[in-house]
Amino acid sequence: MKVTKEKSAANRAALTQTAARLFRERGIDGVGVAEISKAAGLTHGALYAQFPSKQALVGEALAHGLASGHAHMTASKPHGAPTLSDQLDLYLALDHRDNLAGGCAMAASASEIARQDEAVSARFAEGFEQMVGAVQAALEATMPTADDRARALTIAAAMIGGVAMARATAKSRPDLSDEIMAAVRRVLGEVGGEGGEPSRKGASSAPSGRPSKL
Amino acid sequence: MKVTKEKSAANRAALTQTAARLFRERGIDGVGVAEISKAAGLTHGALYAQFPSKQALVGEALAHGLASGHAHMTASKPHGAPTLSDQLDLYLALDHRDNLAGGCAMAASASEIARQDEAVSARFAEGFEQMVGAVQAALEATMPTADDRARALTIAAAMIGGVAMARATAKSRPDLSDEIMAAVRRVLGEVGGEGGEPSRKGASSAPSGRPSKL
DNA sequence: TGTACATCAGTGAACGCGCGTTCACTGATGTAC
DNA sequence: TGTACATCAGTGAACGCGCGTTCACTGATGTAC
Repeated sequence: MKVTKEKSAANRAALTQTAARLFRERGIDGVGVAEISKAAGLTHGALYAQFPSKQALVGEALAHGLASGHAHMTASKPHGAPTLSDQLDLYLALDHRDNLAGGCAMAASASEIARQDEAVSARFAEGFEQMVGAVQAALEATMPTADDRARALTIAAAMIGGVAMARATAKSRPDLSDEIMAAVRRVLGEVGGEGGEPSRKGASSAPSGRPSKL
Repeated sequence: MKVTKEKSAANRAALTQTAARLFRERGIDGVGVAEISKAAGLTHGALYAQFPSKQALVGEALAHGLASGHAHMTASKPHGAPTLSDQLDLYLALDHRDNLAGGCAMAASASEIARQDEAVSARFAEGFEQMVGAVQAALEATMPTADDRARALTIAAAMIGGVAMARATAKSRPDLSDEIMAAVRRVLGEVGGEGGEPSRKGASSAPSGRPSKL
């Protein structure tokens, strides 16, 4: 039974969004096309009318997940771009760690992407560049150096790695998991120049020559 | 047909090592018990004589992979503990990025561990603590501050995240992948106090008040 | 605007295949005498 | 040390199940007249 173009587009969107959520929640290999279709209110045949293969759906779902993640991040500050502190507070929040289904697709799928095809890798790279760009913009706005790009790449990798590590340890070592979140939040803030003006509650017992390192 | 205790132990070790390699290479959900058994020169029945379930094998394989990774790291400097520079050079090497099967199990499986059971999480947490301990020891040896533990946690998360990001982007954006590896290597060295005495080719155009930030 | 019909999104049965796990059986090992 | 036998690591067939994908079919949509 044919369906309106609008309905068809809505079905496609439902498949993409449902897939994005389920992939984050249970992994790409951990969810089948039947379950995705059913959760989107369709049969698996309909999925193959919209996408040539599961792999194609993976690519679309990842792109959707990354775009919405970016939107969520930049929309946090309605007026003006978010500062690095805003970004770190949002990303390295316990809410984010505990929300696998609704969180960042890069943190949820980091190690699985290396095993997907080139198209999926390209989607991932786009999303990562977007995140790095946002971090770099924040760095340039408050504490520019010649190294902003390299620092932004490192901060982004550490944010994603931090959330992934905190999630991996959460089931057995909630204390360690919390500690990872807090440490990464604070140290990355310092790498990005945080603590210079506003609070400066830094552990200033540095026996080294330099004053507030790290 | 029964088999000597030695042979049985060797078979168990072969299963564990083969599983560790295959899990890193293709993911935990991406390899089945039949393939693991066959690659170890046994049938799947033998696997169930050694392990009660695939999940139990996952735990053992992870523990083995993490232990051997740690050994590889610390053995790099036969005399004396490796410095942070040694660790970063080894971990953030292109060889490591391109060697999924032989590399660090945490980078290879980061996002998959969150979906395994508590026993696997505990194994992972042990491995992560070991890595953090090694980084912290290096920090304390060369540039101690009150924050060594937090810095070590962040550096470890960034190392793992950096390799995972570089791998995820490698298929579509080799340039970006290389850039991530180089940036994370350099910036983490600076976070750890590198560049203070030896080379100091730092980008020193910092308009901020502090001298050599990050 | 009203009618005839081609299109094609969606259905649901079926495909071969590999999954994790169970189980009756084998036969060399290692123990008890 | 030599013999009898219980143990149990490993074999291979079989279990039900879910996987990704194909395909003949349906029937409302949307187009052509």
